[in-house]
Amino acid sequence: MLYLRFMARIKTDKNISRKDVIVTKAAILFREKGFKAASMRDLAEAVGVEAASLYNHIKSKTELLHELCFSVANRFLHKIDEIEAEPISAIEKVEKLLRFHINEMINHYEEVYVSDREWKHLADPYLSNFQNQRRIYRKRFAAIIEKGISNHEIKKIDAPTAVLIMLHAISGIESWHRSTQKISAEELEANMITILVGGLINK
Amino acid sequence: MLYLRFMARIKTDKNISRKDVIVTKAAILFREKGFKAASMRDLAEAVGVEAASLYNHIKSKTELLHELCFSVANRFLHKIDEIEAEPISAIEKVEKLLRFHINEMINHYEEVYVSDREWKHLADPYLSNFQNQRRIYRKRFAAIIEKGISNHEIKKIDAPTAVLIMLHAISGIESWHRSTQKISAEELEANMITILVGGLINK
DNA sequence: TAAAGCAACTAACACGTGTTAGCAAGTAGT
DNA sequence: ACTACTTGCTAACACGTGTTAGTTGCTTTA
Repeated sequence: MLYLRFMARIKTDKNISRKDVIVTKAAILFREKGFKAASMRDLAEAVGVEAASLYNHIKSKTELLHELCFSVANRFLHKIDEIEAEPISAIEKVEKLLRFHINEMINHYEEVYVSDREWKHLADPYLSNFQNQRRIYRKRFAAIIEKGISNHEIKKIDAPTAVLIMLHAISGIESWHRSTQKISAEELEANMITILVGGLINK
Repeated sequence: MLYLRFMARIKTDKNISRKDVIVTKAAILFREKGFKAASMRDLAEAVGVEAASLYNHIKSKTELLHELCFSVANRFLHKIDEIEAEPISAIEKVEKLLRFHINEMINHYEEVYVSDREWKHLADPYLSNFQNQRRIYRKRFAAIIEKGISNHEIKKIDAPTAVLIMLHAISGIESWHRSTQKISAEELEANMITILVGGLINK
């Protein structure tokens, strides 16, 4: 039998597996449409392949979500490990952590956004696992702020509330990404630090 | 023919139409699961009725989303109309607006949350309409802040960035709602105002 | 009590979904 | 050139979706 049809292939450089290509495209799609609304056929089209072909590289749609959520979560956990160990003031730790969050949100927009908004669609045991990590992370962040309060570096406020404000404020970078007339990334970072750290400092 | 089956009815008090009951339950469901993931059969169960019966009261699933999104948007637009007209300082205007946002998020959690997160699933022309209203609202908010900057009431910052931080920070009240050991609503409001307004004020 | 209208029901349709089976076509090693 | 492996394809399934048609039951009005 003679076939002359053209068979697409997912392009890859060295060190980038075809699976990575798929995961990356998935992040873009999940951000645009939301996890539920993005179909495997949409994803296949973005990758340049038929839907069924994706399953040579991944196990399921939710696996894509796991990968995205946990890779992001791990980056933040490693960073807070690092920062906690540094011999600097509480307010400096907060600032460092904020700058990391801001830069992650600027440079790895799609993944971070998806991890933040779409984790609800994870299935157990991944779901509980993710929620746990999240809870723990926030507690550690709050502990840094508490320390700053008892040092009188930081205003007397409810630390968990402060954490919640910081984290959500940063997720607002989403709007910056979409806006037509953006200020530069550096200016954005500087402005956010000014307002957020300025709101914490005790005079 | 003799039928003895029980036919459920949606309970209503005076002034609350059956449609209102449906819309309210829809808000809860859309928040929990997301618009796409929440099915009409889920909604029917929450209301205590079969899925098809809902269509005696509503036109479509998306109509529910329209109603939610625009009722919330209108409340905010009316409020900013009101505040703009008041003869008070810029920083007082910002504080009033923030307090309104915070209270809306506390007291009408489900609707506000859905309007904030799920508007992407609106269909044109509602979609463009909503986006426009949102854009305009933010510009008006930013204009108040700009005024405060030129008055030297507020730090020299990028006003649109400040707006973005404020609005997203407030959406963090979502986490407060879900947390097990909540501080009181009054404390929450006070803390948020302290941090956010504190971050704006010029010394 | 009869008539009219509202609000529920059952049944079903058309469609889009994630995923699998089985096979063809490329690629790499000998 | 032969073989083994990877990666693509087509076809199809089972299921869940929003929604409509047609009918029965309940409530209100005359």
